[in-house]
Amino acid sequence: MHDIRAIRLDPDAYDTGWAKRGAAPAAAELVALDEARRAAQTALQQAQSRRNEVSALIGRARASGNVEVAEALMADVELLKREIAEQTAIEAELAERLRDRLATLPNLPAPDVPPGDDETANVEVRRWGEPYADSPAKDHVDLGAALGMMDFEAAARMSGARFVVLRAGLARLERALGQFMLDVQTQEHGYVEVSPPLLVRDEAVFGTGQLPKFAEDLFHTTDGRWLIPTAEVSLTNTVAGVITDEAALPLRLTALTPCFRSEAGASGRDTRGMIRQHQFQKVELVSITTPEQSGAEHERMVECAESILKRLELPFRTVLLCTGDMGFTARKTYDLEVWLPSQKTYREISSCSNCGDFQARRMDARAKRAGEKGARFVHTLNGSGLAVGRALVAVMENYQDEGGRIAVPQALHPYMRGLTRIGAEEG
RNA sequence: GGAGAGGUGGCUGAGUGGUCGAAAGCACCGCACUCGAAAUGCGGCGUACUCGUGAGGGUACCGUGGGUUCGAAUCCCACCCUCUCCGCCA
Repeated sequence: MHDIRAIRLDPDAYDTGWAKRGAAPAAAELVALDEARRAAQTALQQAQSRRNEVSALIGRARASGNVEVAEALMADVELLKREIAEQTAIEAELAERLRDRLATLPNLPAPDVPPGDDETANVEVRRWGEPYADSPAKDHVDLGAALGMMDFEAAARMSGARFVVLRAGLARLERALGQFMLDVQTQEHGYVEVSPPLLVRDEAVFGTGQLPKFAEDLFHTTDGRWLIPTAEVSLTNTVAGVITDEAALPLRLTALTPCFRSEAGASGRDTRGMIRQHQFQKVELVSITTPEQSGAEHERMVECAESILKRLELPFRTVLLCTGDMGFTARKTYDLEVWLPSQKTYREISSCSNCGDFQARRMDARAKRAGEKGARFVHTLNGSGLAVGRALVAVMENYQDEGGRIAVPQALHPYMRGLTRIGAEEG
């Protein structure tokens, strides 16, 4: 959500920013709406002011027993009442239109985001690890089926497409990955572990920007709540409506949760395997910072995510998304892409975004220095640290041997109760 | 799920139709007293929007949204949340 006063001050900057993301100019329309709204508000307030004056007079006339004067004044107010009703309606209508319009406009890209229309214009900023050129490259679906531990058919029977049943070693490996990631982020990177709600209200999902535009990507419950598509929603909303003490910032929060996505727009894409599921586990990282801190925090967050891939010894590259490839709420985004031997390509496994004050404005999350006046909107950042489902795919494919068994990465050994190779002789 | 109580400023807490943006206390800031501090005294001290070059003015906000009324923190309705008791339950 953007500040209408900032748009009023420099409409061109906003139109230029939106253009970079392929969005149509909107500033002129917004400014006109706002002008009309303010005019209506002023008219309304003047009418209210007059009504308040007359009402006070009525009170005084009554008190002094002057009934006739009071009656006459009450008649006068009738006209004002009508005017107030009219102006209230006009003002409310304009305010709602302005709000609705503002709510659907994407964040502006940061100045250092490369221009471009789609992922082909993204910029690789670094690469880590070397893909083995001649290693076996069965994909995780074949590997999992051969192991008897990954069952898409059973999942389809009970839940439909885009679900999976994991068993035995793979189920344990998934759990190990989640625990490992959470431990690293909490014990080494200072994130506070959070166990948040998975079902949230409209306002929460509006706050992080999935509503109103992307409702069809979410699951909606019969009692009107939403299943979180990412713990970003729950974690970021912990500061919704709150004024935090600036001294407490940055706030670093993490959670391992299931995520639920309807994948409405993705029919036909990644239909095979675990890459794109309706339900998956993810360790999410969220930082709440001052405006001054967010840039450095963003870089730090990317490194926190990268460290997981390094510890798992999975080859990856870090990509700076171009203006056209960023999500709705982001002003700058890095993606981490992990090497998948079966596809001979890098696939997204983490996305780290600095949202500036875009989400904070939507959810009214502010901070101020103790004892000082004036609260400012905080900056919010979120990133995957990492997507567990995709990490499982990456481990399986990168750690497979000719026999279709999966070596357990060294970093996960403490979490596997002695199991170092999946598909050997364990059960 | 049933029954009841309640949601007021940073906190505690008064206020049941008019001059209440809201008493009082605490906290905080300034001034006075003091060598300094404490105590004491005096004054100040919410947020948002809006009008105005400015000084300053106006409007709204007492959980949220509606309604009644010339006028609502106060009356009515719905919803949200908290607490207590009962029931159910991992």
